[in-house]
Amino acid sequence: MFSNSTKYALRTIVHMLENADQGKWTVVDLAEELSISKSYLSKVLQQLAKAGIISSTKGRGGGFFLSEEDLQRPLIDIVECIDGRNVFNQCVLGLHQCSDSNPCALHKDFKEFKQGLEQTICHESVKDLLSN
Amino acid sequence: MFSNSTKYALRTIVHMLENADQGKWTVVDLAEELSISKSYLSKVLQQLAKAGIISSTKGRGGGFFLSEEDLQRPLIDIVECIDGRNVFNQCVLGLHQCSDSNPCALHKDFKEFKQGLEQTICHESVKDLLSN
DNA sequence: AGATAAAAAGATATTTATATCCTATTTAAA
DNA sequence: TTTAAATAGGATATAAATATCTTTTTATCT
Repeated sequence: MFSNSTKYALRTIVHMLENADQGKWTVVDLAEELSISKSYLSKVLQQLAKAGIISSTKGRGGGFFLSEEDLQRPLIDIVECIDGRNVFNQCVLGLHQCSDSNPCALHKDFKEFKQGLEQTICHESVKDLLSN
Repeated sequence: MFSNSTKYALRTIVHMLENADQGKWTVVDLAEELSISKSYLSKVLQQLAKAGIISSTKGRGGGFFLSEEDLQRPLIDIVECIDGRNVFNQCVLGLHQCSDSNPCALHKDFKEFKQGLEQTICHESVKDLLSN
């Protein structure tokens, strides 16, 4: 469903949220706590930071963190930032022309699920994850 | 969601079903009709034939076809044959330990969708696709 | 029997996704 | 003002998925 990078992104953000008291993390810490390669996670976090989905400060004493604004973001932003928006809109059979008016054989079966998932991801914010 | 190979498999079977009057196809014909690389499709069809999901006869005049039995098969068999069964059971965040008793932050949100999809794919047979 | 047409199978190539390495830049603390 | 700790970014390496090529086996037709 999601790429590795997106999974890492989500897991990292969940981790930060669940340990919010820590306030700020270095990539080294996060990589260790989450058992993800430091270099690779670094790339993912850069991408998120660049897109304004998580926050960071450079230099000594710096690190990554979630601002109050970051917590409000819907989960779709994280997914979209890395995998692009249309993970949820693609035809199950990989057909380009597949649509409501020109459906593939499985279109009907999958449509409601895809929409449901998209809805969930769009409506739920990072902060909401805590209550789950 | 599904790998390319599985998508090709599904598309090919749908195609055969929708043109059932043709009865039998060579890989060359199928590849052309579906705009898929002949060599690659050949591998996919071999895999399906080996698993008994589609039928084939070798030699001159041979080809691939769907037997009456093949038509009864649930779609999950096709998916399982190529991508393995647990496409539907994997944790969205890629966590191994994720389960009902030890859920990840997104487990609840995704569970019903995954189950729903699996149900659909398990209950619907190849033949059923025609009525869609 | 020999030629031909087809699937089957094995080996290899290409592309994309994933991961790592190395250097530059920024910034706070010493 | 120097130094160390951190993110940022470019370049490269590895692995996995996707695709292609070549040979072998099998069946049918002439």
